Amino acid sequence: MMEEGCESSRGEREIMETPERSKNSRIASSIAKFEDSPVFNFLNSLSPIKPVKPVHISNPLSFASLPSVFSSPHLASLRESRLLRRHSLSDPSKPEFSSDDASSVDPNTPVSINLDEQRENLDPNFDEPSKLVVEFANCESNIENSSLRCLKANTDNVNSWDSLIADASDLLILESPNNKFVDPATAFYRSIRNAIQNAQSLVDNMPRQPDGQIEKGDASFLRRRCLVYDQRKHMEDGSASDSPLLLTSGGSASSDKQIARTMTENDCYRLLPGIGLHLNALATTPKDLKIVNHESSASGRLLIGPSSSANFREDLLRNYSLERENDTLEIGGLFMEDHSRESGHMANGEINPVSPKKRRRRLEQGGDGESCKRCNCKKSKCLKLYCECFAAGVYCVEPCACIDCFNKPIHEDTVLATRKQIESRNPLAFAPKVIRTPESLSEIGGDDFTNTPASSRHKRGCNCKKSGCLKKYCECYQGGVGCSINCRCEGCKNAFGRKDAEHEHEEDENDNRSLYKAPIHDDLEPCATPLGVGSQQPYESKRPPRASFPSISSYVFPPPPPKLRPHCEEEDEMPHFLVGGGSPIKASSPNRKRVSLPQTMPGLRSSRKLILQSIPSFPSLAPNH
DNA sequence: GAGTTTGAAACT
DNA sequence: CAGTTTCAAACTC
Repeated sequence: MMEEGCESSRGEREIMETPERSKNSRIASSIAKFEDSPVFNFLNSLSPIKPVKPVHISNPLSFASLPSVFSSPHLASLRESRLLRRHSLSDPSKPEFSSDDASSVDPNTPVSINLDEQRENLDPNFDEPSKLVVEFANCESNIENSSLRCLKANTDNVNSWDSLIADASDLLILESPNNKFVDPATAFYRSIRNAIQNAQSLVDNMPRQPDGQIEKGDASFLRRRCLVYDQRKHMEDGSASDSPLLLTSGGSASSDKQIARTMTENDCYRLLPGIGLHLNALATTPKDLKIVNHESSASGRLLIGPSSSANFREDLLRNYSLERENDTLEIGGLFMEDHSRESGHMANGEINPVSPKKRRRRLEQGGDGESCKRCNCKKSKCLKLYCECFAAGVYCVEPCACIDCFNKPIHEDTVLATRKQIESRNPLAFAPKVIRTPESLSEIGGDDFTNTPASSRHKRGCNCKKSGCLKKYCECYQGGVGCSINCRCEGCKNAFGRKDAEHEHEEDENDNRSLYKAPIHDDLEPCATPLGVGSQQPYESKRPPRASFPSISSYVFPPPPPKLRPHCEEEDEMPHFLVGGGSPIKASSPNRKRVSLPQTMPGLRSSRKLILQSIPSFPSLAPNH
C-alpha cells in the first residue's frame, strides 16, 4: 500500500509540484507553526505523552505514521479496542492510517498520497490549512487561560490536560468516523481542530462561579471527558433528538425522546460527548444526579451496545461509562472517566481479577466503595441476570471478581446476543427494577436534592418468604421502596412500606399511633405503610421513603437502578447546568445503593392526595409498541 | 474467610 | 404457569 504510494506515477508527482505544491508547502509550514505553538509546547510540557518529531520527508503530506506522532501508553489499549471496531468499518480497499497500520509501517517510510483521489474526501475546511492554524491560534489563548484558571483552581486536575492531550492524540488516530478515507494531513488538521474545539467547548461550558472560577469538580470534566470521538458528530447531526437513549425496551418512545431531548437541553452530551449512559440509571432522584468526585472507587463501565450501529442511541450505549479508583464523574447514570491513568484493563477486555475477598473488603470499607457493586459471578459467565453488571447493562470491569467472564467488550457480540435473547423472554428484563416517577421528581425542590422522596415501586414486586422484606435479599427493601400489592412476600415487614399496610393504615387513621403518616404512602399506595413507632427503621434519622405511582402518560424516565448507593446525598454538588431548573434528568449510578433515605417534604400531603389518588396503582412498563 | 441463607433468575 | 434448580448476593459465624 505504502509502496504503491511511493511508486505513484510521475504524473501524480507532477500534480504535487503544481498548485498543490504551494498548498502543500503551506500545509507543511502550518504544521511547523502548529508544532511550535505555545499551546503545543504547553501541552507537551504537561503530558507524559511524548511527541515524536515527525520525520521530515519530501512530501509534506506524507505522514507516514500519524498515530505515532503521539504516544500515549495508557490509552493504547483503548485505542486498540476502538480501532478494531473502526477498522471493521473502513473500506479495506483504501489506505488507512490507523494505529493498526502504523504499527506495521515504518514511520520513516515516506508516503505519498494521490491528492486527486482524495481531494473529494477532503474537508473543505481544510482547503486552507492555514485557517486552522489561525483558528488554533485564536482559541489557544482562551483555552490556555481558561485551563490555567482551571488548573489553578484545582491543582489536582493537572491531569485534565493530560487526558485532553491524550484525547487529542486519540483523535489523531481515530479521525474519519464516516468511513471515508481521509488523507493524513486532513485527518491531522481535523483532529487537532476537533481537539481544540472540544477543549474549548469544555472550558467554555464549564459551570462557573460568579467570579469566573470553574466550579468545584468541574475541572475534572476535562479529565473525564468522553473518550469516544464521534459522539459529537451525532449530536451535531441532530440525531440525538430523535434517537431513544434507552437500551432497555421498557420505556416508551416518547419517554426516550424526552430523555434525549432533555439531555440535549442540558448540554450534557455537548459538554461531555461520549458519556456513558447507564441504562438503569436514567431516571432516579435528582439528588442522584450529581457529579461525584469519589475518594474511592465507583465502577467504570463500558456500556453494552451494538458496535455496528450508526445511530446515536446505540453509539451512546456503546460508550464508555467510566470509573476510576479516585476519580469518577458520575452524573447519575452518566459516567465519565479518565482512563488515561488506568492500565487499560477495559479496553482489551482483560480484567485483572480481584479476589472476592479483596473486593468484599473494599466494599466493606464503607465510603463509596460500598456503593460500587461489582459482580462476583463464577458460573454464569456474567451473561445472565444473576450478574449485576450484566443486568445493569454494563460490562464488567476491573474490580469485578468474576470468573470466565464474557461480559466484556471483546465479547460484545455474545453479550448483545444474550441480551437479546433474554429480552425476548422478558422485554423488561433489563429495565430498572425500581420505578421512580416524575411525581417524585417534581416534588423535589429545585435545589434541595436532599429531600428526594423515594417515590418508587419495585416493578415486579418481591417474593420474599423468610427475610420479612427486612434484608437486602428483598429487592424492594434493597431498592429502598416499600412492598406493594405486586409483591408476593410473606410476613412483609418492609421498613419502607409493608405490603399489607393498607389495613394498618386505616387503623392508624383511627388511633393515630403511627409515627409517620407518610401521606403519599397512605394515598398512593394502599398497600404500603409508613413506619410505625417501633417498627424497624433502616435509617433511623430519615423518614421512610414515600411512594407514588407513576401515571403511564407522565412516565418520563426509566426507574432508578435497583441498587442505590448510600453516599449520594452528601456528595459533590450538582453542577447547575445539570440541575437545569428541575430538569427531569435524574439519574444515579446503577451500582449505587441508596441507604440514606430522603427526607419527606412537608406540606405536600394534602395536595398529593388529590393529585395522586386517581393514578393507577402501578404502571405498566410494557413498551408502547 | 468460610459457610449458610435467601430469593431472583433460569430452567423444565 | 407452577415447580425445581441454579446462581450469586447477602448474611452469619
